[in-house]
Amino acid sequence: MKDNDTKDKILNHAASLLQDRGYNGFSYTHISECLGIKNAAVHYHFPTKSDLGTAMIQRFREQFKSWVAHLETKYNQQADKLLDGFIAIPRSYLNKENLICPLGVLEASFNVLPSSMQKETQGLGQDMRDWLTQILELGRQHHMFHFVGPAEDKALLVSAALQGASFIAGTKSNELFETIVRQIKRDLAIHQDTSKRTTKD
Amino acid sequence: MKDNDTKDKILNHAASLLQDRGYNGFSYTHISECLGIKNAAVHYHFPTKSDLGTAMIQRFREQFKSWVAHLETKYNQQADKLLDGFIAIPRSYLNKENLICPLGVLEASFNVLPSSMQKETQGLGQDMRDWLTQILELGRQHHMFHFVGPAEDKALLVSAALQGASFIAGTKSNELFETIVRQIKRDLAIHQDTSKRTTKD
DNA sequence: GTCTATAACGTGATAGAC
DNA sequence: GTCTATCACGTTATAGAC
Repeated sequence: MKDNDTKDKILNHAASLLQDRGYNGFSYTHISECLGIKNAAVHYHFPTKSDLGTAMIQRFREQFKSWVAHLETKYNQQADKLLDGFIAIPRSYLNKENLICPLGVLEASFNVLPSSMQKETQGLGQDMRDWLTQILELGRQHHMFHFVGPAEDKALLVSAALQGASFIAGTKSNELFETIVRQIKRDLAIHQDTSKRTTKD
Repeated sequence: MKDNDTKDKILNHAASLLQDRGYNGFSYTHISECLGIKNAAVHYHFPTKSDLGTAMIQRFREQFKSWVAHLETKYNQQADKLLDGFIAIPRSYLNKENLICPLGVLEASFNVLPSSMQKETQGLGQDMRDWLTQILELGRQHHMFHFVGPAEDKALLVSAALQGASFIAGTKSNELFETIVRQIKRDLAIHQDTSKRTTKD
């Protein structure tokens, strides 16, 4: 078995555990039991939990970068498709195994993270909000989205809402995530009724 | 010393620890050391951590109820003031001791909570979103707020955004919380420019 | 109402064999 | 690369004295 196979498996299981239970909610033993090895074997690949945690976030950042590259190739300049691609990240976690977006989990226990993990968490958050800012600005310029204020502020709001949506969905029903997504899109729509609309689209 | 004095002190410190470090991030020893007593004394008041946790959330719910009653007396039917009162809850936590809103912390580790805490967490979330729904519907009827779609959906979005805002602020700067609040209010404002506005209000 | 003492367990981590 | 064995520590929790 190649080194990277086990190392990758460890990262995969650790990521699932993190997104399910939080950073303080899983241990090396949890991971090793999933893989049918002993916890000492996990320490061989990642000497400390901080090493493991930092590697996990770095991998999340790489995965995000790849996803962005993929989307930009496939949906060049199509702001609505790009936004859907952004929203697909937390949605796919929720639908696959009821996991919540890693960024949210990490931010939730930010104060108890080792500093190298704090740094990577800040970086991941910045990466995601920066890209969302670009999408929103693009959509506004192309008259696909309507909103007032700086695109940066709107991106901050939307990303905060998606994070919160993951959490709320986890406590009740994944349908609540979709409800919030629908509202985000309604708020971004160009043609807004001035009359009151209290029924669903 | 009356029973309730120590019991209240325990709940106060436990709440701060929870909002700072998450449910799995503090122990009975943390609490007892804050109070200058031994951890066994904490067990006298709350036999298990689940008992303590459940009592904490029940108290959050009572505090929220009181706050709502206070606001409704002071700002009867003034939707904008009531919304400010709602937003003041997470804001005051952030500004006082860099704490995050208890609901968000609890939702973030929902899967590892004892079931009695899960039930209370769901209740607290429902309480808050229900009241926000009322405020938004009232504001729309009084032509103070503009938004499309059901008030319930908009309330879900705003509460998710405020939760996320607390988290993001905790990783960077409390100013980000205010940025998100400004954007929420821009999006609710009646008179929206159709022209692009990229500068701050 | 708080204490000392301690049990029982899980966790992060290391040493050294295979 | 994984194992057994073990350590030091923190945690939840209990028994029983004061």
